[in-house]
Amino acid sequence: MTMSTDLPDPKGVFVDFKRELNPEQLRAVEIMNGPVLVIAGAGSGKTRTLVYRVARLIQEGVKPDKILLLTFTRKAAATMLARASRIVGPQCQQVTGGTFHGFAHRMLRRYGHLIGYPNNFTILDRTDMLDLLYLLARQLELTGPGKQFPRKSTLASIVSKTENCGGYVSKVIEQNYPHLLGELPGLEKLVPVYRKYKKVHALMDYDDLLLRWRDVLKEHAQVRESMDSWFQYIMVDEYQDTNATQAEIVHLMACGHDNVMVVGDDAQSIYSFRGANFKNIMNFPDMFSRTQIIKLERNYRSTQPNLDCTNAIIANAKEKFTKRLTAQRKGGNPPYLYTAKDEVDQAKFVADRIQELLKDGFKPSDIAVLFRAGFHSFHLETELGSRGITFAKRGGLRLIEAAHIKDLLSLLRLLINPLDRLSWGRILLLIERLGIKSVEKIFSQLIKSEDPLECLSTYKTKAAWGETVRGLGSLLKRLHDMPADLPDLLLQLETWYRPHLEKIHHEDYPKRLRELAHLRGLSARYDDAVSMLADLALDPPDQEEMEKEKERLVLSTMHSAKGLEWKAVLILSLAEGRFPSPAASFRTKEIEEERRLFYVAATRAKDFLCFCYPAFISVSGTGLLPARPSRFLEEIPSDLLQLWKKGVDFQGSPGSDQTGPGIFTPGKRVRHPIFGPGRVIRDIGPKKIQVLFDVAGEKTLHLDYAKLSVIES
DNA sequence: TTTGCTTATCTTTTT
DNA sequence: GATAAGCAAA
Repeated sequence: MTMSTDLPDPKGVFVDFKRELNPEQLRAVEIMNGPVLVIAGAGSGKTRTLVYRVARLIQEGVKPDKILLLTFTRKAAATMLARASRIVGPQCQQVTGGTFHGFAHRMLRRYGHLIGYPNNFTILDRTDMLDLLYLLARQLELTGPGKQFPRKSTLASIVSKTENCGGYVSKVIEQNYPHLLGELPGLEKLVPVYRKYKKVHALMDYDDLLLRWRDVLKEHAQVRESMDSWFQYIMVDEYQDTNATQAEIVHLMACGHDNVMVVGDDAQSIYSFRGANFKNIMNFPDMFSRTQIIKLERNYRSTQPNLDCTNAIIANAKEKFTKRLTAQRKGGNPPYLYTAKDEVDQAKFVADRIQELLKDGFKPSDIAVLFRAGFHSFHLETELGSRGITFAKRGGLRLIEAAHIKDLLSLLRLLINPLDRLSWGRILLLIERLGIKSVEKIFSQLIKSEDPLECLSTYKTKAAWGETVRGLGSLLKRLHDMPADLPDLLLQLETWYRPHLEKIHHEDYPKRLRELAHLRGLSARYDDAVSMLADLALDPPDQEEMEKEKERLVLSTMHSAKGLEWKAVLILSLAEGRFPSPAASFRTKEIEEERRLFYVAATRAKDFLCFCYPAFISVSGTGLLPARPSRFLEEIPSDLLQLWKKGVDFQGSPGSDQTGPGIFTPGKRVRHPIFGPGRVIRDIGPKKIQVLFDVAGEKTLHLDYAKLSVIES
């Protein structure tokens, strides 16, 4: 299977493309010129098609460095190129592959000077953006006593939407945040100030990377020309999750040859909150005339019953999608539905299933548990921990956003740019009895100085913190003048930071120290601090070591599960109030996206698929509340699901076989052998009641025939 | 000017 | 359950 590294010529390697691919995939792989749109359903061999396309191009003699492969994560590109290498040879590794943002960053380091950016600009990650916006809002006195100003994250969304939609704050507010119309004047002041601040201080947020790269391409014909002779073949994966700017970039980069292939699934568009527009994929043929459209509609991943169920989920979507999948695999069982008492019971159930699957010969890496939001897995994490099952968690909190990591990186940033207002704020506020006013004072001194670090090391003040501040100044000055290698540099910064860490996080500082050490280990891979900071912002490393993660059970948000597959998938907390996310509950557009998200999650499963629904969820403040099953679960016809049958312990459980008149009063939770759990709505006539079942809906039951039992709660 | 205490207000998803 | 704003006191 593995090719030796000294293959003379890729043309010499025999690959039977016809055998490896179905006719549609083969067509996509064989088209050598012009624009191609591949509409690929879930599990239709999309990745395989791209891998073979790369292999084919190289076999045809296209130079690997003339190929650009843009994917959603850097990992995805690396995996694809590794697979292509195994088919036609190691030269595939020279293909340029990565994310849009990463690629734009590289290009801007090279061409950014054309639009007035130095090549060592700093990337603002999400938290940096929030902090900066807040700082500027404060300086403009938009916030303060008695003033209601949008929360940080709302602020960031407004600014981001404004920049991505033509620059009109008023339009964004009217359309998306009508309740903030009162703040419009302030916001209209803030946006240009933010824009200017970034330019003056050489900062770029995530939107800027794409927008500014677009500007360079648009305004500088010579860059465009060097691009299209540089990359003769461009491929974009997950095209349904790109935004208008990305589409424009693709168009500009390919305008000399139109050899563009985009691949995506309109039913799996789940990133509109980030500005992605799934209409992009439909508009592709308008952007490139002569587009050839190929649909991949055979599903190789899932068994027929799983596919029937996922087809039913997406069939209810308001937008009509472009294709209908048919299964290539036979056999299998319908997905299971388990109704748990509450989230603790749900965690126990999932842990039981995992242990059972492992006993049946599944590897830990064959199994994944998916959920809507990071904190939904809380109970499960404790349960797995107590049973000694290790797992890798994807999504949710990021290492890079943790306070202690940000603190240390801020120190590093100050070495690169001693006038970084945000980093000074972060660091100086750590010092005892030094507050926001003093930071302003110090910073105004630094900005006037020729050598800010020197200035800080001789800073004059009567305050008690003077010595600490001067010490910091001379440490940074020394490190600045005598550059060490990165791990050593970080160690010295850490030595200064450590007392503050221990004081602020006295509860869990050992854990945080370990993470700092981990960061130091990571830093050995980089040549300089600038590229390390950029890389950490664009491609945040997982908390676990990569090697071990490959063999582990995965807990993941539904978003982070995109593009992956497992033999067994369990989906947690499919209850109203959890899924769809309550934040999305009122807008139909967002509900439709939640539905697509459910579709994405359910289509990750190859063989075993199980939905879990807790009858009670805990809500902040109020405590335990009864919850209805998710509306998306209710939409699935009941014959496409099977209820999970509890074993012996269910039949023997006390109280479950109580029957008789009078006990089925309205409001009681009951269980029916076929319809599962439900709630009695009303009594109608002698021995007849109406029950609203969680899954099957409303039914009228005759108590003489129906084998109902009361569920104890 | 800084800090500590109280209270209210949400809690998505991510390059 | 964290985070931020408001207020009083050191």
